[in-house]
Amino acid sequence: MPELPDVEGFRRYFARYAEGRLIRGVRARDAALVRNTNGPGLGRALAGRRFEKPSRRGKWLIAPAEGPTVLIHFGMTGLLHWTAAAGEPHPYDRIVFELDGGELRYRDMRKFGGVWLARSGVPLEDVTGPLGPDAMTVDREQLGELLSRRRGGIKAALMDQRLIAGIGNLLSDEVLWRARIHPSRRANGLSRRLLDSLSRELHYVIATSNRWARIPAEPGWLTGVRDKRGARCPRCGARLRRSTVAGRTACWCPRDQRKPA
DNA sequence: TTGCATGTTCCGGA
DNA sequence: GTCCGGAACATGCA
Repeated sequence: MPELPDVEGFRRYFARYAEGRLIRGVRARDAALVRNTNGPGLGRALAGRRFEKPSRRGKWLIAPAEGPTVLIHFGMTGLLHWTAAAGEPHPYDRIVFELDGGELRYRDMRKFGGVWLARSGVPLEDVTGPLGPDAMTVDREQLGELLSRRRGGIKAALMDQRLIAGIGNLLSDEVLWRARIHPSRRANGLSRRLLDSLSRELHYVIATSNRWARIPAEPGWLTGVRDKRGARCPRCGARLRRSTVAGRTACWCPRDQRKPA
């Protein structure tokens, strides 16, 4: 699930249930998902503090706690679950934040994500690695500037977190489909018109998806049909094409998204 | 049983 | 340095 809109949803969820609450302790049910310290270390760093207002950068959820900061990356299958009653955790609840009034649980079936700790004064980029500007705030001019430095494919460029943060496989395909750009076109070869379109569709898709806390699998969206057998373009009805681009399964419309020779 | 899955990282080769 | 493909990570599902 987790691309920018999903993490934006987790940010709101965190703010709703965890912001302002006192942290009593942390249970690392799977210690391996505490990535840069250990369970007890995370607990010691946080106990007695309160979670503050969370933010997001790309696919990272950033939760400061009066000095230290918790950073969560959701990998492929991560999510947050709040419970006011202390019941038996779900088998995939890997890390449990015991808060005043309930528990916030980090759940992750495939365990590609995890929780990191940035101690007071440590730059967050030490944890996240270099990240480009957040995709939600990149304007047309900045987008053109970033892409102009890339000779490789447009899909690979959009998904490179060091260039632009927050875009993954589904989001890149959805945006490129709307902008009618073939996923393996050169990033720095787009016309002004296509760049305008790409920027416009990027912001439309992100703004709309953020409200859903996911890319809507609704009529008129590529994401709604991309994984069906024999899927057709919601716009023109052509049979959609699937193939590996930039290491991921890309989906595009061969009629609307032509690749120049 | 096999292939595939919305993420990142590392490695080798062009 | 750049870019790409492939493998690895862990687990479930069609």
